Amino acid sequence: MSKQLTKETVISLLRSGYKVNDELSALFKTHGISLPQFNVLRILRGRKGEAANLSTIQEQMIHKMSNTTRLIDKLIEGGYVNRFVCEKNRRKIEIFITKKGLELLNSLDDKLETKEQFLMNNLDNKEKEELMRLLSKIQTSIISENKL
Amino acid sequence: MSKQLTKETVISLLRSGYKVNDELSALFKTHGISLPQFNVLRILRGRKGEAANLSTIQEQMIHKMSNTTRLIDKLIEGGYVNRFVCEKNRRKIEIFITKKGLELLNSLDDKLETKEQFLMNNLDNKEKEELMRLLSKIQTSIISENKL
DNA sequence: TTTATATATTTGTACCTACAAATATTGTAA
DNA sequence: TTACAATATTTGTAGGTACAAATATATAAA
Repeated sequence: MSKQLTKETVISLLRSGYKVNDELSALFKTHGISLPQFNVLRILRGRKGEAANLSTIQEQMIHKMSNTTRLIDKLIEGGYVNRFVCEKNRRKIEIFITKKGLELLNSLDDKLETKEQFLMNNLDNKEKEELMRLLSKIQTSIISENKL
Repeated sequence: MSKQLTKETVISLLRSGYKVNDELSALFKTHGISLPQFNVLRILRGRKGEAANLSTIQEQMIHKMSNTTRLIDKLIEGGYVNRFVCEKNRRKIEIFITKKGLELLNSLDDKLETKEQFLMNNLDNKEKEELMRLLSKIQTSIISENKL
């Protein structure tokens, strides 16, 4: 039976996930934001000027969360994004990234890349591809949207 | 260059980690405890009657956390563990799992196993081993202690 | 038009967690 | 012994997150 192997694999995955999460969180923290906040900023930058409403942002987040309103409140406080009521559908809220938000992302790009290389340092390209293939089997339903 | 591949691999790992974490958390929540609390109970069960002090527990946790005291306070409130001052070294606190704690674990064993099988359903044994091998390359320094 | 239903976001609440400072105890050097 | 450093845990505080209920707006049915 492979029960034990299954257990060990689940634990490995948890450990590695926490480790990556913690390493990235620590990096973002030095710039005053959290990983989910960074994730939202990256989603907004990816839209190149187009607005995004809350539910769209939520769908694209790496870790979907139940309280995007307050997460974005913090980004507004920091001056990284603006919020407007959508005129076509006044239930919706449109979020835009500000110049300051873009500058924050720019200042993080290199550091993030360095951290990513560090985390994946022991894997060659073939191994990365194999890892992604195996993880996608777990993540079946979710397509990697490459927003971080 | 493999920067893009590296980025995508990091994101896959985060997504999968969150997914596994959320699935297990949801299971434990139906029994009134959190994943880290379950993890502590499992560590204690593994010691078969021997006490564990806080720092030992912390070292063995899947996700090391900064506030084990209050996590264990909750377990005491629930009657799942007991706390005693260590007589040999009165700085230390000894934690024991109670009968109620053991019963809770017993009632969760099968459900956890089912959930683990579900999460790893698309991987055969060879793939699980390969996944663990790749993850261990990321986790280099950390030895899987199989406590969950 | 009125009523009901669906959609989109916000708010109240309670818990979890990180971090640093505080406390308590032990070990060690003068 | 006294003073100082090291160890182990606890506490204060502030911020993050989940969940459900509340609010606001739009759509559809009667």
